[in-house]
Amino acid sequence: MEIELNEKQLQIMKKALEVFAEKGFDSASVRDIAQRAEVNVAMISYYFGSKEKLLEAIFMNNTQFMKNKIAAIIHSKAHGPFEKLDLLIDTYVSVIVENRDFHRLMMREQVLIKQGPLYSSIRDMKRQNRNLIEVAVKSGQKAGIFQKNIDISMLAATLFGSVHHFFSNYKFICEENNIPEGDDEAFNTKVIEKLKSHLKVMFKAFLTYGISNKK
Amino acid sequence: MEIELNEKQLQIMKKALEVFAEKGFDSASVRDIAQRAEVNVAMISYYFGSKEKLLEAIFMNNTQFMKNKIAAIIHSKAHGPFEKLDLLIDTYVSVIVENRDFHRLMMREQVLIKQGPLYSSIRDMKRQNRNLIEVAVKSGQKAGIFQKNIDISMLAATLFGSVHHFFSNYKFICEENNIPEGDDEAFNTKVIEKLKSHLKVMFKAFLTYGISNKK
DNA sequence: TTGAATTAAACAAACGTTTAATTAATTTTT
DNA sequence: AAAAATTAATTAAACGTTTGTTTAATTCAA
Repeated sequence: MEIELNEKQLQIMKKALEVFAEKGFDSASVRDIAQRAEVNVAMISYYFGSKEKLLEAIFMNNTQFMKNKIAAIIHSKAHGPFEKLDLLIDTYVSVIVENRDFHRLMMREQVLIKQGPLYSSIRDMKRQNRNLIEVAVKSGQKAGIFQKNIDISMLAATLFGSVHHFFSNYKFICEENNIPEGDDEAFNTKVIEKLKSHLKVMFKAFLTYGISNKK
Repeated sequence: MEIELNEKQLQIMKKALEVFAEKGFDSASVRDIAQRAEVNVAMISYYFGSKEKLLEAIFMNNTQFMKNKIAAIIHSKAHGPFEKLDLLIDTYVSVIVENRDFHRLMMREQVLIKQGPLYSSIRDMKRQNRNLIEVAVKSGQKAGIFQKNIDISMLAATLFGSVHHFFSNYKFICEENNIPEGDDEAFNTKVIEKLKSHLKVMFKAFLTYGISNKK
């Protein structure tokens, strides 16, 4: 299933991702992509077959990349349930931040993707993420420090939904926090870091709700 | 600012919203919309000026509707902070459920809307929602039952993000919960109701975190 | 010399919008 | 109240672009 990609193909995919994230798949024209990637329009059909298949290639590439990143957490030897949870939140948020363009594209287009390899790929990634949460929660429940009645789906919705919210509302949040748009560093330190600690605290509060606090 | 709309215009807007939500603004063609609304294509330009302005009309109509719904909460006489919070969550979720198509459309297109009346309209709605949370939280803090250090932006992200997650992942969630797609009743009772109570419990756990529990 | 890479041009299809003609409804005038 | 005049609603067709893709010729590399 591994497909080798030459430099030109990667260049097209990189620029295409930018344009797709910026304008959305449908509004992004192949001529625009070709121009930014500094290749002839015909090269897109030549290498990928079609605009649609170019999108598929980008999806396959990035979902695989993100899956690998997340999978690394599973095999890391985080000690207690709290550490597991913190690591999960930190990693997940960071992965999204590092792949902001792709994340935006995926979130935008996933509603319209109802079948095919793209759907399967996204679904697998979601399952993996969900399982990761489950592992962390169950380890805490076994240790007797997390409460028993936890709906993993709901917890996942809160985690992924909260993170996604900050990117789909990027401009609005920049306005509210007096951050100049495009200043990624300020956004990361002022917003993303706050988000991480918020999620950690909230999850702890929720998961230990009703359990005798031994702080 | 109130614009009177005749029956034909409302018919076009209704069907257009369906198509926009289904295919996205760019992929939805005016011919498709016209066909579903059973009018001639030219009627769209005739009544609204352009496809873009049709979108604007739909946005203005629905944001106003949703704003009014939410505003009603402010003036309701919910008693304690917990009741305020519960009412807020119930109402917000219900409003989204009842305007599913528009919510989907707005979430999808808002990333690309960076200025103009649409942006202002969406921003105002978000501000209003945010303020509503703030009122509920502050009333709890004054009563001494909520902890002091609460970041309203983060709480808003969690509420709106979680809710939105269930609609942008509609198909995935139906699969996981063995709900046939399109069975709105099953989705509402099995998923939406669970979401509501999950949010209520989680918010309570988080907001009272560290406060002596007098349950 | 063979095959891959690259190009400009052409392609048909679909797009949003406009036009000009016709029908329906409303208002004004007789 | 009937007729005439005016405005609004509706239509099919055409408009000019833009779209993704293909073709056929050419350049480049092995």
